[in-house]
Amino acid sequence: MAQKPSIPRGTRDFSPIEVAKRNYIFNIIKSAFQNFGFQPIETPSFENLETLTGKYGEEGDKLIFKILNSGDKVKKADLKALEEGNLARFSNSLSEKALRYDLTVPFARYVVQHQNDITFPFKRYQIQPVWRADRPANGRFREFFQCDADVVGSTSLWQEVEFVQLYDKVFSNLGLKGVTIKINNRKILSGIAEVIGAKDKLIDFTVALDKLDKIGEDGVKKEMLEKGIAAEAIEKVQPLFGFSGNLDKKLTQLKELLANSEEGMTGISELEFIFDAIEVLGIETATLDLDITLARGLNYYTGAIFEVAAPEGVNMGSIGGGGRYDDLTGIFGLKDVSGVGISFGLDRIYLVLEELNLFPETVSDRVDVLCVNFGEKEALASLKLIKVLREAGKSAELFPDNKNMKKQMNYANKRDIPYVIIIGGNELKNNTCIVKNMKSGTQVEVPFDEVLTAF
RNA sequence: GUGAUUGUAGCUCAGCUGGUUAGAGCGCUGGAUUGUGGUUCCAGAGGUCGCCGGUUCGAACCCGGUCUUUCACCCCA
Repeated sequence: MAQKPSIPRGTRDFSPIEVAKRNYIFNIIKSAFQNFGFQPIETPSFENLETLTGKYGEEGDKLIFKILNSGDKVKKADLKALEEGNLARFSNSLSEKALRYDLTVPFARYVVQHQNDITFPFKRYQIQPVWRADRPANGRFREFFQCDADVVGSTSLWQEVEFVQLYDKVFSNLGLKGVTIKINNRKILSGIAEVIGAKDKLIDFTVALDKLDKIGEDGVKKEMLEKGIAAEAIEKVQPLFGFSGNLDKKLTQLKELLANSEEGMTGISELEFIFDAIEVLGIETATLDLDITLARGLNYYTGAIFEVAAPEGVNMGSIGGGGRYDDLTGIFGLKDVSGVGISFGLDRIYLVLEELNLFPETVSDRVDVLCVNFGEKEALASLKLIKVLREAGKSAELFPDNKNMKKQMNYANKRDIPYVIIIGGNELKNNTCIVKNMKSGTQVEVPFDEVLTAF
């Protein structure tokens, strides 16, 4: 009994044209990475489970795809944990491996494991799929590609500056205008929490603040209260809600608020450094913006935080993110190695380019030339011609079967092949071929060895 | 993970308060046209109505479960 085939939810097949378009994006990102001096690495699809757990917060851990133990290892199942209702421990006892959740943690593991072979600072890029056991939605998949560039082994802020340039470069090369590179700094968020006396509530505080544009000022205040942040403390951050104006104005306001926080002031000066440098260096198509509510990845970011928003009017979550993390390799035993990096969300960038119709027409899965097949002698002559065309850099193919011409023309038409070459008995006799332009419908007969002049 | 939502031909969708044989457009196949596609005309194929169960004389339609789609939370690329 044939069962209806399907693929798991949140995964996709890619057709030839889709692959061509994805490769177009990959190539632009990859060449920008190389242009900026990054070197590629690759890591396994799956890691030891313990390498991944505990790195993404409690919520993140739930979204890790675990690989079920097989063979004798199933005997390790902790049935007692199941009886006791400890599902997390039970499921961990069934699994020792898991699909990678992002590229940053495997990279940290890589750095620690290969520290003696690496010359620091190490600039690496990595373009590979990652998996998340999330509920799929628009622009959210359970298997998707990340394109990461990171530097480890230097605390220099010039790198943050370069990453802003890198973002701008890639989106400019993609022809995607109007993206906003949002930047914030963990130290500023931390400083604010300190100033209002809610340092122990940093995460709750920032998560609530992050929702400002979604649930509004009142919503944020309400959530902060619910999380146990004192009303007086919330009163102190009132200036944040009226946060507006140009960059200088924002920074001035921030400086006032954070005057008594050393950490906060450090964060501000880091931001100023980046903004000043970018102002001198210039930026092509993106907009760099300070977004004080930006609070992603707080589990490990320690300095700069980046997020890239699609152009206004496009309904899509962030299409890139990143930041500075001072302690990531510390988890794997290598102290005092600072890292900073950014990521591009390939699949979401694809959806944005598609929606805005920004894929160039040259991106296609087309073959340049099709030779019609009229029989053995004609096919052999066609293949000689095809050899010449291929050597000249044109993709060409012979229709494999001697079917009637209508079928072969129809095939060329459906495949959107721009040129058809016809070599039948007459042409064979005259040592010529007919080159037909499928778009205009016109055709010319040229001598066999002058075929290239017909294009 | 919580709350909604979607599913009918390859695709986009009709299908009345539950009533006989489930329709259309596009696409597909063949022909008009055995050396010329994209236009036109003619003919044809193709459906366990997502899946499992229940109610009913009778279910695409009502009920339950499940999978899938989309949306809002949560989180994120």
